[in-house]
Amino acid sequence: MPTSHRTLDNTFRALAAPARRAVLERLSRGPAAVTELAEPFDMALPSFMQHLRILEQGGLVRSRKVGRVRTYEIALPPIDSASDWLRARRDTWERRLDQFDRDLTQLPRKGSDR
Amino acid sequence: MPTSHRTLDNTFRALAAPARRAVLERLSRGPAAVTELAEPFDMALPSFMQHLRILEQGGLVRSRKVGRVRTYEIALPPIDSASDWLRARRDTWERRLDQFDRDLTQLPRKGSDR
DNA sequence: CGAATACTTAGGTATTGACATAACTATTGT
DNA sequence: ACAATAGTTATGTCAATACCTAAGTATTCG
Repeated sequence: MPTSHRTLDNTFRALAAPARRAVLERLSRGPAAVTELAEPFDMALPSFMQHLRILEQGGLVRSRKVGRVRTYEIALPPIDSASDWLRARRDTWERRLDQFDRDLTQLPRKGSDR
Repeated sequence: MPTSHRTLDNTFRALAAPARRAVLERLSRGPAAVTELAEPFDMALPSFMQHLRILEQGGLVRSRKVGRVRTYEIALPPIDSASDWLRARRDTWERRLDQFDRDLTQLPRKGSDR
């Protein structure tokens, strides 16, 4: 129970920033080195590399260093678990939602929110 | 471009914590009130409610207050965008990945990592 | 009405996240 | 050998998160 969550945590967390998703989109068009990946971002290199580290911790990318160049690639498995998880919930929810709507419309509906 | 990212940020971020995913799993079995949702967690109520707020910001749940009871339900749209995004990348990546493997096996492979 | 219930708000601490600058190591080009 | 290149490590700042306790507010029950 904890291990499975730990991975999902890191994966979802890695996805929760525009810069990191942008990196993934860039990498989906092919592998690239650090400097190349960093180029579109107005950010110091060390800061940018932190994003790469988070992506790597989330298992979304892998990297190899050859000479002085580290090349990043995409990794699929965590994507699968992440979207499997979403899909699983989604299926149940869909069925439940209209039931809930029915429940609610049977209440006094005092019109109070926030 | 920013709006779409903003939503995905909040959605993915909301998913990046075991407690919050647990709440979603609980809610996928039907709507529930705050106290009921909080019960399994060893956490002060105000702390727990912060998680609910984050889930709500991520658009993953909605709530209505009737009398003194606030009932939470699940919302689907963000789930869809989140898993659509994942699926879109996944498809491209899958195609790209084996290409990358081929590229790499053609390099000197200095066996350095980390 | 007074007590219990179901949240809410306020305020505080500690950890983590997102950046930055400065300085360093390892490789490669000349 | 020396300069340039490609990352990396070490720190530091500031804001946001994740918790907590204490003290409300609004509803409902007896």
